[in-house]
Amino acid sequence: MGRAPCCGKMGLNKGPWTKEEDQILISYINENGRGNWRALPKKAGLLRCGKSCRLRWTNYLRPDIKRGNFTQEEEDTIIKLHEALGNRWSAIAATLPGRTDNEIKNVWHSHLKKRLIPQQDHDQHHQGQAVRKTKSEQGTNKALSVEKPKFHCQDSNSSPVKIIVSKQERGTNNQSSSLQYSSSDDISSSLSFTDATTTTTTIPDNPTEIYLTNSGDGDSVSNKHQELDQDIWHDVVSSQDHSLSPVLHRGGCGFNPFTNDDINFWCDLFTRTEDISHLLEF
DNA sequence: AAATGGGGCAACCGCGAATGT
DNA sequence: TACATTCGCGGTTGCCCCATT
Repeated sequence: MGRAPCCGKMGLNKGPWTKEEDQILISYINENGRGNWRALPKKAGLLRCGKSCRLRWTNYLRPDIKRGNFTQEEEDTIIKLHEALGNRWSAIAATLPGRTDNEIKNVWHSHLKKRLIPQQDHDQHHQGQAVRKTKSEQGTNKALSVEKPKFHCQDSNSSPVKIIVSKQERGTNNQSSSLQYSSSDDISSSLSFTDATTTTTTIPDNPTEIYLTNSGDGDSVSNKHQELDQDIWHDVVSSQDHSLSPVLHRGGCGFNPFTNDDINFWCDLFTRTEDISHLLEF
């Protein structure tokens, strides 16, 4: 649907924030919480649009913002996650407490990307990989956002993958759920569980793909293959380490879509015992 | 000392998703 | 179910600072 026309309104301040404006915003949020961003500037007495307030708060004024240069560890994490997730800055930021997506994006473009260029040139020379196209070359910027990593199982002898599923208190949604996995293109096994369950399972047969889905009303399970055919699954996360590397598909289906809370919930509780758990902390 | 160019970063813009009615 | 509203993300812009000429 349409955009909120907040920023186009006349008479609102734009550009850099003054100390006075910062103080008003901080005081208001400290006293009243964040609430409705659109209504916030009016209530707080700021001549800013809600969007500008939200950005200022999340990127600069939040008390838990970490200042200063990025550590080597943080930079390494960004590089690693960017390789796995692409330009999903918010997902990367979620793994670095105190760092914002905007900050990470800036660091990437100003420092880290350059550092990788020699290595990428080297790789492309040896592997014949296509050079990533620029935005103008792609036509629209959405071409990047629908790009999904494809999994190719390169190690057919990898050991079984241990999955721990522990379901916790989750607010108002009481649907049961299922974990399904395949060793080929077909769904071969599944594990169903309901609220308040903790389950540990070892998935045999070198799985290539894992699906996590709501199954409360049956729709998502009965229509699983159709959904896969229609490619409506989103947010594919792949491990960089191909020696233990099914693709994890998370997300909902057309009949029974996951909400943001659902996705966050699943990502919190769904972890592999080894390397890729750090990829799922968002 | 002045001009200039580039880097870094805060902020804006446009869009789609999520949520509300 | 349809539409309106709000939120959050990612791409982009533009200003400021600093090094270089």
